[in-house]
Amino acid sequence: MHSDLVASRSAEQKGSRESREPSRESRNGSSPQLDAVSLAIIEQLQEDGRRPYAAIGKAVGLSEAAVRQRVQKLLDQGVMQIVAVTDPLTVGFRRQAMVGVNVEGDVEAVADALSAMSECEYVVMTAGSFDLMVEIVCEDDDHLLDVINKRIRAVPGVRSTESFVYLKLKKQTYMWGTR
Amino acid sequence: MHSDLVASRSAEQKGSRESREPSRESRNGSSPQLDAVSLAIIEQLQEDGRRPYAAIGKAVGLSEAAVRQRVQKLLDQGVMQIVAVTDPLTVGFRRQAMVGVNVEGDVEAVADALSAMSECEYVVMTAGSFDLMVEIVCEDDDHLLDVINKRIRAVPGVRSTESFVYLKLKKQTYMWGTR
DNA sequence: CTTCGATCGTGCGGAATTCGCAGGAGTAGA
DNA sequence: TCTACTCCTGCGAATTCCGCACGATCGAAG
Repeated sequence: MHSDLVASRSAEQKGSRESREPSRESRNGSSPQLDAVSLAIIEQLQEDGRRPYAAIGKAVGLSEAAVRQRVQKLLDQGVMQIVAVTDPLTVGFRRQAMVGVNVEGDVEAVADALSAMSECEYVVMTAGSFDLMVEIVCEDDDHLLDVINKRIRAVPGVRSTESFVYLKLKKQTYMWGTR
Repeated sequence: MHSDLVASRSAEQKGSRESREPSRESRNGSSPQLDAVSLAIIEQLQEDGRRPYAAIGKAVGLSEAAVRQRVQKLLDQGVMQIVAVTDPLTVGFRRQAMVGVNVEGDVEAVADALSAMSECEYVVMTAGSFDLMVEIVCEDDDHLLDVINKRIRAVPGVRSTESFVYLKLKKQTYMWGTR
């Protein structure tokens, strides 16, 4: 996973002549630290995952090589991935659903078991009337039925499920930080 | 919908002789009917969004130029986007939630209204005990509270909402087709 | 049957990008 | 001060991207 913090590297390398505010980048108190420059790089790549390193460098004030090294590290650490995303409905997967799951016992163990299923593309532990929310992608109704009723409910600890079959995907964005 | 942000990147500035705008017909509802080769290309880019066209060409049995033209078309049509995706928690957004929404009246109108909000990164119409499922990304608790109680419930047609605050993201995949 | 017109693939240079590596500068600890 | 690290920069060389011209295929119209 990406939880390795790697000894807080965010010391804000002051380049040569530019004086960027060193006091700005630590707004989040959580463990994995990203400085403002890495955030800006991610932002660029959220707009276009294939944007050249030199263009990113101009936007964030870094050389091409520096951007390339930072991107590589972000990928290696698992902080981000650069991938093609699609609307599954246009790619041949005709049934999608969000499934709310109630668990007795170890929630995380159930989450791990569900994560191991290839049809589950999104697994998150939640607070509220569900313990887990799972998004599943299937090829057709039979497949969907099989996954929900046979596979998910067969996982030890799953008490009950409630399904929300997707009718239409209205929005899908990956541009947090761009606001 | 989501296609407009990506398509605008390089479509306009090339048009050498016949700059016609096919992006208009990319309204969803019409399946662009992807063949096996385009599917294979998408699959390659789901593994690595920056993979060179030549390498993809070798994998799918096409020339570099053909791959490039197909990828450009897929982007223009909004079938796929090539972007960086992250776990928002590591990028400074500390509160995420899935919100189930019940609607009276025009569900799609409500969906459009919610899609216009930048905090809503994922909006889908569903069958089941919710009419809409909305994933929202916020910076902190105050922001989350504001979005749910003030903004979402203020949308005309929203009858009720139920929130599921994210505790931990366990899985996030973009590799349908790779199985 | 022939001819447009549109779509799709290939090949090819030139420009742009990526890649690897050798420094230099700042920082922390012994 | 010296060493060990980290991070950035600069610079060739290899690779990749990009525009463009041309050929093949297919369906519809003449």
